[in-house]
Amino acid sequence: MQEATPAPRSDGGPQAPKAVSIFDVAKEAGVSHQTVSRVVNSHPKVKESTRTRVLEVIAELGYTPNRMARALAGGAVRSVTVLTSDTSLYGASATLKGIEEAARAADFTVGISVLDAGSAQRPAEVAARVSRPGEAVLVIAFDAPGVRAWQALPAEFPAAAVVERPEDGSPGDRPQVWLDDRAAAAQATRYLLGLGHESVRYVSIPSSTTRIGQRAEGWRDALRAAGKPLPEPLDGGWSPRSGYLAARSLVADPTVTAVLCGNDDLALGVLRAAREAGRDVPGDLSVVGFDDAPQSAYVHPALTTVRLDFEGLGRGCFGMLLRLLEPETAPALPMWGEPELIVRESSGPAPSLRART
Amino acid sequence: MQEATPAPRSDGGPQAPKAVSIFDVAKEAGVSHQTVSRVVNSHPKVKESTRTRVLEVIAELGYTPNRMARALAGGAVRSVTVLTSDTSLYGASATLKGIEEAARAADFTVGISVLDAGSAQRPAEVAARVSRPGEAVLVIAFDAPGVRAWQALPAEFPAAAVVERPEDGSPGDRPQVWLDDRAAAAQATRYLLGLGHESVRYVSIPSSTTRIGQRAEGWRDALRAAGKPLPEPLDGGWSPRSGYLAARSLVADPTVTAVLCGNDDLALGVLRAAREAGRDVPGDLSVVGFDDAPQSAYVHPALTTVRLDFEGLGRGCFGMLLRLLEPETAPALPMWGEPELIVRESSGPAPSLRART
DNA sequence: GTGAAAGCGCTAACAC
DNA sequence: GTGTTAGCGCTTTCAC
Repeated sequence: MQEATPAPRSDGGPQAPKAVSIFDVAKEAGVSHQTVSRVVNSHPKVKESTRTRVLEVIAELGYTPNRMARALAGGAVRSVTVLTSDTSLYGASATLKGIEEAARAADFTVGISVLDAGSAQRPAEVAARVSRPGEAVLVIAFDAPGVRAWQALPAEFPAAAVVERPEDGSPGDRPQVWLDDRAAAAQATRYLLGLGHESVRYVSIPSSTTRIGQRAEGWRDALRAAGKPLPEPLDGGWSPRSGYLAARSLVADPTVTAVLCGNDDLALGVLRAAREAGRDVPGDLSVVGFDDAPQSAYVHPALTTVRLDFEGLGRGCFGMLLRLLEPETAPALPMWGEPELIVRESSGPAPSLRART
Repeated sequence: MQEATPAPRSDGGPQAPKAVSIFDVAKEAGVSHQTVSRVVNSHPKVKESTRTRVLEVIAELGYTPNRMARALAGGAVRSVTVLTSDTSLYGASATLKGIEEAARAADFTVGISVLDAGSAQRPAEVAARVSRPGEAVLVIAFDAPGVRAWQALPAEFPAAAVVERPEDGSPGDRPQVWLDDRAAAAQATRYLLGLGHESVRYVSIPSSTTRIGQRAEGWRDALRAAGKPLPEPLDGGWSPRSGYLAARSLVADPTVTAVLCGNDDLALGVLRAAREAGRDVPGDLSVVGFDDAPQSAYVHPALTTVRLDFEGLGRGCFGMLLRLLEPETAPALPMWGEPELIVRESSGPAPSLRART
């Protein structure tokens, strides 16, 4: 009775000591394995004394249900796989973090599968990335590969997604969460316009849809509302490097005094391009980012940016899935924060106004 | 024969269409389910014509082996779970990326479980994070929680780890991979000393062990070799913010002309503290980072730093595991890059030398 | 309330 | 080479 854990292997081989099964517990507790199953799954109809006894033995033996067997037998799986692109981008990684957090709290296992450009476009390819048919799936669909995977996901998978914006009823009525990027971009643009800038240019991240992205839309909304002409957005990619490359021509134009960027990495690239072109930020040129990555407050000049609650969004996304999976017992959906403009050092009054001062 | 995929559900319910099993394939191909199993697992003793026929039927029916059943029956699991701390740090996330890449290439499913300060210290807690006993585990042990989990991991799990440096035989003879942080830090320090700096200070990341970290050791090695006194390292945490806080007193001291940082985020914090203290970088003060995050080349001043091949390291770690799991068939271990000092704008000659020039 | 029987989809060991 | 028989550990029925 003291032999709580199996003795460590004394022979040389990589022999895994057999794990304790439901039968071991049953035998030890003097009940059937079925009763143990009931206790583990907290069925209502077990006598209190029996339940206590079984729980004791479980603790004593260190029993853990085998997830594979449970799944095979048709029980609840408590496992999600998340489909995402490049996890090294701040948005995706913070969202993943939120998902993992919520999932672990709900005792879910989380799997991860990284999407790349050409991958997972057809239903079968998407399905192949999930460990078993019918397992739950979460997709982080901030970019095109993500959106394609989301749309191609076969109907038998319970799923939810984080999207740039809800597609008009595309993938059935599946749960989706998103942040109001469009409004946030409009707000940032209005802020810049309010500073006296004649216009605001936009260096964009790739859109997740065929259309122009939501952040670009918001930027145009604000420009349009202010009666300004609508310049073409500049395609900036995702990285500081691509932002730098894209912005070189832009910053060479002295009439450009304010630039909104699709993310903070791009803004970093723009900042460097501006410096090399002899533009002073914010005296000469204002630069605003998007996302508020942890570094952004510490770069020079500290980035004015839009803070986005990616972690909260990830938690919310998992919450949606849980509500789908277990409508009875799922807790209330956690809320996530609204986008928020954080003004720091990289933005300021238009040069014309400054001159006048 | 045309019914390749099961017809989509026509009723309303969330009824998962029953997946095609090995028996469906067997029946269709006119063989036993066992033969199908052999084909799927590419056993040598199957007649070529049979194999072809079975493969055809598999494609036709869209059959995918059920991983759970396979695992339950004692077959190869082809699944790893990665134990890691904070995935929002560049080092961890890049390593994870490398692991996921290699794992997907080897047709492994990857699970992820995030460690935090107090978690996963005892074997049972660690085991509980893995879906089933005996499943493979990879741990990213750059920090204390990671190392603790690695040490507490029960023997029955085939495992490998990415570590700061190999512990002296601690967790059996389990495979480990690492980067030579110590040599790299020494190199960076020598570089700074070579620039004429009287001494070099170090702002440290938390060490994964009870001792001082490897990067700090390397820094001390170089200082000692140069016959310099050994100042205390400054505890900097992981984030730009904590680096900033820690560095404020340091940069206020005008005798300090060179600072090595435990990572690039800290360096960002140090840079800001320096700027606020009126120190010019690199004229007045040299700052060197560690990791070469994608942003580091674009911040101002661009960071001199040590490039570390985290992705390669992650791939290597998975390779070690694969070799453990499948000694016969595992491909050669992929190699990863050596640390490399990248000199950019944040470091330069000691002020004394500049004056003389 | 509890137990007994059946079977989830697969691979192992053994027959032939 | 290929088929047959046993389970893997669990949850489902269905009895009692």
